[in-house]
Amino acid sequence: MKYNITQRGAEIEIGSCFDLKNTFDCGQCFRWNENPDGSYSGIVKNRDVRIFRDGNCVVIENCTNEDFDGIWKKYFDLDTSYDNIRMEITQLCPSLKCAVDSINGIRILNQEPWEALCSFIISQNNNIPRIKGIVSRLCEGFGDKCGIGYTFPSAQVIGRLEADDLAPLRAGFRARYIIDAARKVSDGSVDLEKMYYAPIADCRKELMTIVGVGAKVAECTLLYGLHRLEAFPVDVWMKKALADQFSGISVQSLGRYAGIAQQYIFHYTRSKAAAINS
DNA sequence: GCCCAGGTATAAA
DNA sequence: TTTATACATGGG
Repeated sequence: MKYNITQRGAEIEIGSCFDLKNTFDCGQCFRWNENPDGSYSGIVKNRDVRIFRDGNCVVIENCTNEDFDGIWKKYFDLDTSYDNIRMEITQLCPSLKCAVDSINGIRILNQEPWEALCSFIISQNNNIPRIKGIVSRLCEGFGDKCGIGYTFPSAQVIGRLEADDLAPLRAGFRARYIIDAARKVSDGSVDLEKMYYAPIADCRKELMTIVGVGAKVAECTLLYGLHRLEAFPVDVWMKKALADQFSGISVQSLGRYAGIAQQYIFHYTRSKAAAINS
């Protein structure tokens, strides 16, 4: 991956391997918003940035060399070739080619573990616009000022609150889930840091000790918050119609990219469904 | 108004 | 172990 740090920021020569819309609006994150000009604004850690496409490049505005190495390279997983992953998945399961081709340029973001966990607790039985609203109110209410927005509040800060304190979020029944997660994370009974390397099954089990965290939220946390690309929502996969036309594919045959493969499949089946409805 | 949202806890079969 | 239902809220 080639890049230059210029006056306007980090210019990454990444071609078709990074599609902003498919990456930011696919449901893996809830803190990036599209601007009228097609650029996206978001807050990661305590950095408030704008990012846009310019020809063959993706530009991270006002990005220094230090931030590029320290934050963005990891966040956007720039050392990983998603073209190679797509090829590998296609080789493992040729029948997935249509799914892999259906949404190009999607990258799995390396979000912060607690933010991902909290976001996906909020996401249950919910829709994306509303999830974004609740997350946004959570940050405004309990995060720190950061540029034009707010940082994501820590588990320690949220853990000291009661469910009633979250009433302004209008998160409904999820409020007490958020509090339980925050307390378990901040007192160490759920150790997110360890989940970068611990066996997936163990991580999954530990996450599911949190009230309101089931198989789906656990897998999403692992995939999007800890970058465990092999994490795969087995229960959901088996039960839902998602598997209909790919029912012959075993999780094992997808190898260490099972989680990403499932992304492609999800978007493929969803776009098919949308086509039928229209 | 009505249906539903990349779910999960809970109770009952 | 599997299946049905409630859950808070608001977008479409």
